[in-house]
Amino acid sequence: MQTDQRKLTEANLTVGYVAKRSGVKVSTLHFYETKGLIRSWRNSGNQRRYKKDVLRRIAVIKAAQAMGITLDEIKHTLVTLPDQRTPTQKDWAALSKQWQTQLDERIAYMQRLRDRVDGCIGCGCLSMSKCPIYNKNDHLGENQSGAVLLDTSN
Amino acid sequence: MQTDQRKLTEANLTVGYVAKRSGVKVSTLHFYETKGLIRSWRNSGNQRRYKKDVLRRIAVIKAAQAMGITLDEIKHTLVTLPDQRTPTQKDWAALSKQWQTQLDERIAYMQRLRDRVDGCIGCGCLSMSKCPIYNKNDHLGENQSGAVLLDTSN
DNA sequence: TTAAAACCTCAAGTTATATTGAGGTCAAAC
DNA sequence: GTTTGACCTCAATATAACTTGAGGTTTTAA
Repeated sequence: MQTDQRKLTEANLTVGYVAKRSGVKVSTLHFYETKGLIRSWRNSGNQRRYKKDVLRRIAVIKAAQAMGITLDEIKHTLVTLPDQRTPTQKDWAALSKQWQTQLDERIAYMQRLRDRVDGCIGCGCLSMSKCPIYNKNDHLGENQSGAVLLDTSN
Repeated sequence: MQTDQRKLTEANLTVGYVAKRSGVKVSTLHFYETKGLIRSWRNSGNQRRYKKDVLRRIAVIKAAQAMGITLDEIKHTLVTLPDQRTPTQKDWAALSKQWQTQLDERIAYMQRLRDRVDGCIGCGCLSMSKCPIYNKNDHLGENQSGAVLLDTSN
């Protein structure tokens, strides 16, 4: 029965089909594979074949990217998925939990930005050391240079 | 008096000084100049000199980048600043207004993501056509391919 | 006055995230 | 059975946003 179950649940999807269903290009699937984000096996003629769950994997990758998570980070999270069996709903939920925090931080930062940007850009306070815009604690923006006070009085 | 005022307010900042005060590298200042984001004039020895307001300009560029705005978009917004006179506080405020909307949208999208990502990734709904993750109306993520329903039932 | 520090230009390199193309093979339909 | 579409690999190109380096000039300070 385990065998029958597998026959039913693990389709042999071609790369073209996966591309069409997921909305990403074939070349992107190749690319993701070289990056270790998805997997396939080959048929007798060396063509890629995929399990059905690759579709969800791709959807998750896209969702994570939309959250601003890099492919490298996504990869690190995806490897926490079970290797031997097809991931369950619980597995996926655990994944999303890992990203939830990042997303919360990102939103909080955006809100700080929004709350301050108006006054901040408009007023004279736009300083590298004091302005909340520069005092973020997440990965958005790469200003980790020793903050310097801008004297923007003019 | 107008002349005196200008003498006082328009310093002749060197590129090294601007770099140090703004926290960006000299090469970045060169780069921004080629991109039309900042301006300078040259002294007799062909070295760049800047007006003081370049510091605020750079701070604004950095803030906008942190909001996820590209240099191209930033440039388009910056050209709305007055060309002949040094921008006033009002000018800067008008700028930030333009970005406020984008930022609001971005936050809203992030929140939709946060509200749904848990259930969405965990459950079976993660579909390209129905999932709120894919039905965003801002520039985050580039999935404008004709959305396709993913059958992720497994 | 001379040596070091700061500056100049221009080309090439870097990282992330893909996309495109060339040249060739495999599979499905008529 | 042959043609057409799908697939293969590998190298090159694309874009954004910078950075690095080489080779040469200007400014500053002792």
